[in-house]
Amino acid sequence: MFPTYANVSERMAAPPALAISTVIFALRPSAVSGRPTLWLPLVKRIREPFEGMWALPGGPMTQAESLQDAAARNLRETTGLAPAYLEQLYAFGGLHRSPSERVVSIVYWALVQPTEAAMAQESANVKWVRADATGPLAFDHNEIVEYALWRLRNKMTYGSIAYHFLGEKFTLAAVREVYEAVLNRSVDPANFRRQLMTAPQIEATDEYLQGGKHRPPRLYRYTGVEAGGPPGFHQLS
Amino acid sequence: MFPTYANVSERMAAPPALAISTVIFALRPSAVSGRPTLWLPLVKRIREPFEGMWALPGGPMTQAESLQDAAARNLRETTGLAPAYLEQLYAFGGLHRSPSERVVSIVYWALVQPTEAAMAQESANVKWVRADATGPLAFDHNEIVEYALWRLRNKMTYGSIAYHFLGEKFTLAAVREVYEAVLNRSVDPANFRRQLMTAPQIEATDEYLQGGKHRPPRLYRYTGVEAGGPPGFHQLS
DNA sequence: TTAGTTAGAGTCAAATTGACTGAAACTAAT
DNA sequence: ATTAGTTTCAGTCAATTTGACTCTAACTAA
Repeated sequence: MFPTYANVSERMAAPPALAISTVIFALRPSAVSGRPTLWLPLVKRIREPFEGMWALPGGPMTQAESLQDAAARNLRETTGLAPAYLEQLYAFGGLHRSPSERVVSIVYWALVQPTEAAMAQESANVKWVRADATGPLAFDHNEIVEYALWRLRNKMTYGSIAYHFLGEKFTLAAVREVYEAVLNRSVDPANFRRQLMTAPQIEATDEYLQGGKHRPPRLYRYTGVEAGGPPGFHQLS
Repeated sequence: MFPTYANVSERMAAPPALAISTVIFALRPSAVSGRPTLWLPLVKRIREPFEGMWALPGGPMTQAESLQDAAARNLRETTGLAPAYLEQLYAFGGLHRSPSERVVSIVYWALVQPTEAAMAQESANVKWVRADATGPLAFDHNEIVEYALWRLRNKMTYGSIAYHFLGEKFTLAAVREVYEAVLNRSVDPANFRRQLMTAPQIEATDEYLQGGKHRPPRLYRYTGVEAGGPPGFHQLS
């Protein structure tokens, strides 16, 4: 029933290799409009298959850590990021994802805050691209990004992940910009404000964001905790 | 970056074993009230670890099939079921899920229709239990069932999976009973009807369910298709 | 001082929701 | 044949929520 392999002969000839990858989302100001848009970092493959192509950060599973830990560690090693939000996306196990060997990839998705996102510097092997225009990627990574985007939008309309894009204190306009960037449509500021204010998890601080060009907006704080989710899933940071 | 193992020495000493399990939900009339409640089938473990305990149906991954196919095949082999709905739930990869070896389990969840559910006969090695009272299970399967229940309830309030519990044609009262069983609270029949009628994916047939004790209800049909979801995810049946 | 822009409060009609009523259709018991 | 009981299904009504919009306060830059 369950694989308890009393002896080696019972095991299948060549078990699928296990890998971990991550789709990392961050908001960055658009080059054209200046408004924040969704971006993600890619790394360049340095060996076959798909050598020279861009791909999601990832690597093989190692023995001594949970899936979540493996994702977090690999992320730190490949991009230097320690995201505030890291959740399992999906296990991809199609037969021909990799041309050579059978690989099952457990893919996580992460949200990082703007201050952190700045830490993943561009280099010859790391570049940031707009989430809706990644260009052709290695393996089935285009499909994976597509699905991650769909999940992000889904969870945004429903839940409360928007705040993981932001720092501890934020303006209501910043939250609205997250919504607008992810859902890709404009939101009425007054109505959006009204909705947030009725949500009990938004707490007003007595601080205001100074240094802007216009009336200084009040800063707020998110006090809610993610409900439900898989066992062993804990918020980092 | 990605596991392409040019030579064996590069591979880690003992890669985690890969397994597939499934949480199968079906509605069955409660022994006490007669109203439908959520049940799921368990299989008895016939070897260590946890020999003699009840567990979710599952087995090791074999080489030549996708994860989805592996789940469907294993389900057919262990319980005889071919569910109308089969979706990936989560990949569980804690370090100590199995006492002997490191096992990563990719768990699917399924909804089966009452006619099909009757096919999975109880036997010495298969029993059906109420989803909210499974008793102690092998491995971390209690946590898995818990999480599957959470996901089912979540998706029910939002999406349109309720119909996968039912046959092609159904009464509105049957849909309501699905909601009541899964969400575990009563729903106002008139208001529920009104909501369903405004949904464009519900199509009225000109047939009525005869043989009941009271006014015969009209039969309806679900014409919607699941939107979004991971790539390579297709409805069976 | 004035023009321009954002923050934030408030208005109003339309749409949705929750609680409820009542007639119609059927069965089973009298 | 009549009646009681139960379910389907249409409809009412007040409360709440939503979308579109206005208006004033607060600030900066010209």
